[in-house]
Amino acid sequence: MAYWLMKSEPDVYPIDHLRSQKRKTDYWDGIRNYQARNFMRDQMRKGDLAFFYHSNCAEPAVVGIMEIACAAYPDHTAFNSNEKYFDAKSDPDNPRWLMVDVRFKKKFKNPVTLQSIKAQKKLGDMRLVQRGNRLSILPVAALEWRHIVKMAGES
DNA sequence: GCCAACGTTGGC
DNA sequence: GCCAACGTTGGC
Repeated sequence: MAYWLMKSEPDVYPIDHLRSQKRKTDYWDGIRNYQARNFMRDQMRKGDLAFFYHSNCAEPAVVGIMEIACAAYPDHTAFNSNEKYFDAKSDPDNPRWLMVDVRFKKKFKNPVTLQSIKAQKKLGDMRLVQRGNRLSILPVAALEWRHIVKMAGES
């Protein structure tokens, strides 16, 4: 089983929105970056766990945990010109973009801020705090996962 | 709002 | 295939 970090802007889709969904499950659309897509396509599996990360906001932070609810499948929002992430080049017969379903697991009482992550020397190797950290889906090492869960006080 | 660090596009 | 121009991300 693998661990991930997935970014979402709280102004667009906060963790509470995922929790409020039917069966606390929703599709994770709008990934329009090949590297992130390849992570989903090649490495992400049903049952993997992912941090829900609030990005591009006043206090960027890991705010909770979700579970990957199914393997990657075509992102249908790419086919709809009314959608924000419409991509005319994604052919329904040969979809360019993929998405997965995610299920809410837990919201941290104490979010683990980017600031506090940066302050942890042990987490200095995390992709989140290194260059090339703009990917909206990042792999997380098991040690890093446990460290952050502990920082959240969730053991 | 600024800007660094990318990724993508398209002319050549 | 190169690379300049442009667009996006996301912390600050």
